[in-house]
Amino acid sequence: MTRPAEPVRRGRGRRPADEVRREVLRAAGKLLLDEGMAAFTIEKVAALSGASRVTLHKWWPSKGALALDGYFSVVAPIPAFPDTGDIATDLTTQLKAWIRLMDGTRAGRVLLELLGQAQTDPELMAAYRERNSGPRRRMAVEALERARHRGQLRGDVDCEVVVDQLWGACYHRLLIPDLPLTDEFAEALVANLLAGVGP
Amino acid sequence: MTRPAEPVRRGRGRRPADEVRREVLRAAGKLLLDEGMAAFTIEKVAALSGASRVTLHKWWPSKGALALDGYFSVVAPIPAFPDTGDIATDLTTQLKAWIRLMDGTRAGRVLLELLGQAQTDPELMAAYRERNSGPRRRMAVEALERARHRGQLRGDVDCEVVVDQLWGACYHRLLIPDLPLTDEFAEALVANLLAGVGP
Amino acid sequence: MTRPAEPVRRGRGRRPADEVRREVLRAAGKLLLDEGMAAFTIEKVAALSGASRVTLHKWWPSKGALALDGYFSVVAPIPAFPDTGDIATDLTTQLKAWIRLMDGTRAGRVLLELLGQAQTDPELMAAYRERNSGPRRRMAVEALERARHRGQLRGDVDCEVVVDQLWGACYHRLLIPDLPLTDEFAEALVANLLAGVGP
Amino acid sequence: MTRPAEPVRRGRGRRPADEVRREVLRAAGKLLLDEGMAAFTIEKVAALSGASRVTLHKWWPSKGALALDGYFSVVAPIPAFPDTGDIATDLTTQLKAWIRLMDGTRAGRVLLELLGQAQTDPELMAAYRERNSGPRRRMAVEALERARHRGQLRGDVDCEVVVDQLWGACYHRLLIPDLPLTDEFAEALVANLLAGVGP
DNA sequence: CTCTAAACGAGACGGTACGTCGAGTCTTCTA
DNA sequence: TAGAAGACTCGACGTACCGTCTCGTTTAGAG
Repeated sequence: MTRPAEPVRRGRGRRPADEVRREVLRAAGKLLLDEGMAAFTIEKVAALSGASRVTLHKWWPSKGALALDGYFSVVAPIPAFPDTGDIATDLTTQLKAWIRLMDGTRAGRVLLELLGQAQTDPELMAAYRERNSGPRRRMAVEALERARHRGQLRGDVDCEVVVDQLWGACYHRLLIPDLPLTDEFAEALVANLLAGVGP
Repeated sequence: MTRPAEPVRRGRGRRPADEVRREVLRAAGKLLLDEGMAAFTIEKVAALSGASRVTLHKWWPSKGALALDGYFSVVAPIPAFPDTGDIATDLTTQLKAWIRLMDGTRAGRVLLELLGQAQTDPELMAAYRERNSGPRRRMAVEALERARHRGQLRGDVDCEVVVDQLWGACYHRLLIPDLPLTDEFAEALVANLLAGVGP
Repeated sequence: MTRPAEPVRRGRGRRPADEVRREVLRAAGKLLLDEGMAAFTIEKVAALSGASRVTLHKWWPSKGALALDGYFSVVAPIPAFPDTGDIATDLTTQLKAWIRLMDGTRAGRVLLELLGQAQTDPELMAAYRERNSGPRRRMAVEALERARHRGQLRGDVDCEVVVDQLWGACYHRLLIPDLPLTDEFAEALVANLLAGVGP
Repeated sequence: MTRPAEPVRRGRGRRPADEVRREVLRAAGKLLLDEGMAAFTIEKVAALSGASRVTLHKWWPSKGALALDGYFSVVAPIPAFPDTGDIATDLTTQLKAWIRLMDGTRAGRVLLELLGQAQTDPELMAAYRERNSGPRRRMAVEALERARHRGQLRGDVDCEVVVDQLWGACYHRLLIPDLPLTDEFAEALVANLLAGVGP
């Protein structure tokens, strides 16, 4: 049994740079998942990791950058998009998995908090897009375009828009929790969009 | 010509409560629109409005609450939903207007920053939902249900989901600016959803 | 029996300004006398006094200013010059007393360290002159001028120069301890100067 | 035309020890005269000289030691005491020259700052005495003793005390600039002491 | 019309965090 | 193998903002 947040103390001289980096990222990720972005502090990361504040400032330009790096050092990478040949199934599967991640785990909540901070922190926004939203969007768009070539979508459809109408809808319910985010919601999203809601 | 951010100085004694409130809200709103949420500080609002920090803490429980109150004291109220009888037209009109507000004005940017802060501030989130997203969603849902009763939407459609697939898609592009937010985007959203993107 | 360096903890709100000032000065003086100017730190004074660093920065513009204020809050004020009617006696008495203070006590050592710091800190120098060297010089000069009027010194003597040749000589041995500072030294200073060292 | 404080960059490997020493001292002296002791930093000396901080720490035990070494590598050595046969003339000449050095040049100011630092740095004090005050005092004492043997001073005079009453008086006015340091002051010092100030 | 209670401002204070600087230490690499 | 490069910890500094507290003042409302 290890004590959870024991502040590390250590001698002065140099340590291997990436050993330090690794410990800092672990500490940052842990702090983020344990206490959320509101309580995430450079000072606490330093204390937890045994690194000095100066070192953190050296390697990470801002609090947001450190948080995001810490996040991705602790959380599993983005899973590949399934491809069963049926776009409706694949979209529903992927949406449900994503919902489970975002709505059901600490990591999901934290990711939304990071996105929130990114609204007032351009560097964090850039990093968020590059490391999270970008790849996800790309994978979804590619799957949709494959489906279009297979004739499962109309030829004139803008797949980027479709992504916004699926994942954006989920983001909506995550960021503004007026309504719950369920599997049925995911299914309705896909159904609405493929068949249309018109008469 | 008045100097823009002149710090107010005033005598000591008691002043009418709502005069104080009014001036504080004006100052808060102005500061918010001028410098954004990142630079929004209780201290600055106090200095700008001539009120004391204690008074602000008394009337507003948190920075977020004050910011949101200030925001709505300065920004125009939510406009009513048009009703021409054609739901496609009405949705497109309303979406375009909203896009113009959110993507084209300082106020829109600030609202997104507030939503961002709300991810780590439950009170702010509650206020945001009550004063902004809630009414908007309600109005859109009502318009959609009217359309459904008119037979312009299928009878089994969940209008709440449709709202997510329209406004949520826009929020998506606002909060994660991977792609631009254009009038064509609004039109595509409505078209996709009404006619479906399937073959 | 009071524990010596117990760090004080206290609630948040305001305390009477001069209560804080008093405690800070006591702590500063104590720290100065206990550990000397080299170990004198704003941080330590804050911890020792229970005040916050911010408060110290508010009231004292620099470390030197705080140190000097702390010094004089702990050390006895400058004693008056004796006046027996015989200038030789009075000078010797006063010099010996001063030597005893400067060379025999912690306070004297500290005062020299302050003067040392003042060589690279103009504000500290100004304060030192105003609160220590100035009054001492003035009192000595006045005693000498009284003696001149009594005919105990030649009429054309510049008393300021005489002060430098007495106290300055002592400062010399204090600041550059090549040779010891004894009562005989004080007597020799007065004798040399009154009778001359020429043949 | 060379820029004055250009930081040197150089490859990694070893360089001859005394080449390093020489460059370090030059850089230290230059920095000291250019910016004074308050801005004198091991870090800056390293950057300026192209040596590593470790090397500096290896050769010089403290900042003060480095500063003093740097000082004497740049400033002219102590001039010999004149000996015209007339002690009054020689003393006055020497005092005036010293005053000109100490009060009129950057080097003099820096020397006083070093003496100031020496009040809280015993190693620096030891070095200062050995390399500056000691030789000066010795030369002056020897000149005075020659004069005493020539009969120009009374036989029972302690020449060390006389030195304190001349140079110490000047130090007094240098270290505590209450009054200016002029040629007339130097003349008065000698006159007072040789003829006495008594009636 | 007076008196009092409530609210306000001014200002100060402790606390947390930030970003920076310089010192001293340690390791790795190079000439 | 001595020196350089570079990274790291540590202690301290000065600043910003927060939330709290006291004090003196002013006004609204009760008597």
